[in-house]
Amino acid sequence: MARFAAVPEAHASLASARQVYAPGTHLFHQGDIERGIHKIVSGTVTVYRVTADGHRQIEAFSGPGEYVSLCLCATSPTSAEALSRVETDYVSREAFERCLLQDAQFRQTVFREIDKASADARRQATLLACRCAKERVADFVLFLDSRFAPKADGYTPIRMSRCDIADHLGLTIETVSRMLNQFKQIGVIDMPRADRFRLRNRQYLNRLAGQNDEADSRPHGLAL
Amino acid sequence: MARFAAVPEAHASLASARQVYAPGTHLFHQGDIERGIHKIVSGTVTVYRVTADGHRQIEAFSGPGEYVSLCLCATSPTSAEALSRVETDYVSREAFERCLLQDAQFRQTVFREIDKASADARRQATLLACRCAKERVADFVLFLDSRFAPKADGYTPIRMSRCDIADHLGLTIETVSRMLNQFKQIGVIDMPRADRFRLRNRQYLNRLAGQNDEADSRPHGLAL
DNA sequence: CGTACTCTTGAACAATATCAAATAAAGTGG
DNA sequence: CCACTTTATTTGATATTGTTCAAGAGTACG
Repeated sequence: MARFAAVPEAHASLASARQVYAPGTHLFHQGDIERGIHKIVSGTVTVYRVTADGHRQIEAFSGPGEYVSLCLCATSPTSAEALSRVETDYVSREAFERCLLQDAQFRQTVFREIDKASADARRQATLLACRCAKERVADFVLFLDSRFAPKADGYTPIRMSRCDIADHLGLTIETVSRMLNQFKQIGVIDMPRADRFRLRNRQYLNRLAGQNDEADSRPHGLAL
Repeated sequence: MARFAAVPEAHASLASARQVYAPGTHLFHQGDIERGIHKIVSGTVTVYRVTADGHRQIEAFSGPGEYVSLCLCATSPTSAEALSRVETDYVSREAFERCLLQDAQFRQTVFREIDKASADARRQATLLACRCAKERVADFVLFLDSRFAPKADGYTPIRMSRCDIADHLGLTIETVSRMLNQFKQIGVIDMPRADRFRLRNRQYLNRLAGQNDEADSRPHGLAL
């Protein structure tokens, strides 16, 4: 968990500063103006928005290597909260825009990242539009399995609360809990505690989630 | 179905060709490789994907001035079908990529369009995650009202079928029909036929749809 | 230990889907 | 232009899914 600083930056013209956030603290808030860009070095960040009627929608659980809510509009459409201790490389808005103009390689990276964010959002929309509760939770379990390395005990940690999961999948905490425990019941996952699990039947979940979608997205060597 | 050539282009380096599609024909299909870029000149295009289990999700109803399913991956994640007679300016993949490298202004435009597509997808995900059937349909009616000019008789045409609407909103045709007729019943819309309507109480729909979200997105003069 | 959470579980309820007609609109061939 | 067929939409009845409400069971923390 502990990380050491070091490693300046790939892009010479991009002056970034390492920042550290304690669990539960915010990297930025919805509506912040001229906010800069965070790239996660370690830890997990919850990216969410709150709608006018008070619903919280979690758009993503972002991890190391990912940009947090990367978009062109300077005013943040989302809030970002550290789920664990989080380190980021932070670039001010000004430096970000300057670099976007000057550094072709950086521009390309950002371009692709935004494209990826767009694809992710569409994938999420499809999940919400076409899949039932069990399928959504199956998809989420597979996401956790692929993104979070198992700990020493062999179990993958579930760092977010049931409420976080529910707000991400468009369900209630009760439904999320029921589906997870149903998977546990039938032996698809091994979940000795609410905050960790291990896959026992990946194929079953794959079949539910329909892992086949979005098989394309070849990045192709566009130099920009 | 028939095609005519003609009409050069705003960007000198971007050689586009005018294309025409008859209602019901496809501009391209999901999985097409190295597909080029369409910008709609006139008409309406349905952008959709079909999931592994056969569900169709309509991602967008795009109109004049919009790019159709603009993204960086060369292999199309979606299909696009003309809902009416459609004219587009088409650019081959090759020309598109060349232009992206050479023309800074074009690059900026594409950059912003992809960012916008991303924001739209997130908005759709929020709609699907947080709103009930009535609210989704209210939102859709407002969308129709804002995007499709009323005809000579003062009524806004509903060009898509109930099935198209359902597949866009993650509902069934019966539910869409019921909600629309409920709005008609209580005098919120005037819908003499299934394929046209007129708003009678916009405020009611605004309140349902929560039109307040996404009030930001100031484009700000980034030159790229 | 005891207090405060979060998670789980059960039961009743509500929203939406599904199934089944009925109606309306749009084509089609005479 | 008129019957007839076909398709889309509306409406009703019922089933299902997921939510809501209400306890109960773990777990964390002082």
